[in-house]
Amino acid sequence: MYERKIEENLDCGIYLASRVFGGKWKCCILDAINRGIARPVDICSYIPDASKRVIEMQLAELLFYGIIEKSSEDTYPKKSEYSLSIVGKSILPLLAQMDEWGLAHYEFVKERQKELQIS
Amino acid sequence: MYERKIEENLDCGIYLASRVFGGKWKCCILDAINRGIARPVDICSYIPDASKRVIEMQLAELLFYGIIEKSSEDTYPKKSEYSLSIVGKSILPLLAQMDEWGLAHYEFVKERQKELQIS
DNA sequence: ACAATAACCGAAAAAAGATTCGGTATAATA
DNA sequence: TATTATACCGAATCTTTTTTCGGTTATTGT
Repeated sequence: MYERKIEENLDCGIYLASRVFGGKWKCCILDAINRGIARPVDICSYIPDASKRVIEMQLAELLFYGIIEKSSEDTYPKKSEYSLSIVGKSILPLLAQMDEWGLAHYEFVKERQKELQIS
Repeated sequence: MYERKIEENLDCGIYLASRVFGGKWKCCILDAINRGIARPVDICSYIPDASKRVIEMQLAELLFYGIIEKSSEDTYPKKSEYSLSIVGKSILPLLAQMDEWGLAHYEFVKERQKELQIS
């Protein structure tokens, strides 16, 4: 986990929420786990754009915050499986709403993005 | 606006959403504007933790994406006023839900945060 | 014995994002 | 005339986050 130099203000609910599941790939990871993709290898192939390392790190963070749970710690060849905790499941409606918003405004945003390319 | 070196994949709704309103202070700015705090100076005093510059930059981005609208462009002394566009307003329920989640799990998260301090 | 696999870790480097600082413009006011 | 106020911009710097790369460990299959 990173060592912060500037203190955070977690008193704002939105800020706190984005601390917990606002990483670049955390939502995707939660989505994967929710779909039953439980093992790190499989999550990596499910999200090929994310580096293996960042998935490991964000899994560790989500575990730390109690958003996900881990089973079968020390068997070899390691076959860790992750699942959503109760708190983790409480995030799902939010993710769904975010995804819905994003898809609904896909064209709208892409349009602007394109303008950026031209200019 | 920053020039990205690595291309983004906006096909995921969640990813796209967080691109549009996922900056460190964007949600706070939207909240301020929603409360009728329309002028940059006032937004700055409303969010004293954020630097003036970042508020300017994020206002510009929100404007670029059509999330907010601007009035009275070129009068002096400048008195710009920002307001939420229709698309901007469509984000509000999401922000509310995020804030609600954050506040509901405040203790839960703070507990872990504290552990981090000790160790 | 040896390669393959899976999970995970540390450290350096790169990229993204935020902050600081100093600038511009212009009208109103002292 | 000089100062103040407001919005905004550019560039350097700093912080945070992500990526890259090369480990370790221990079991399973060859």
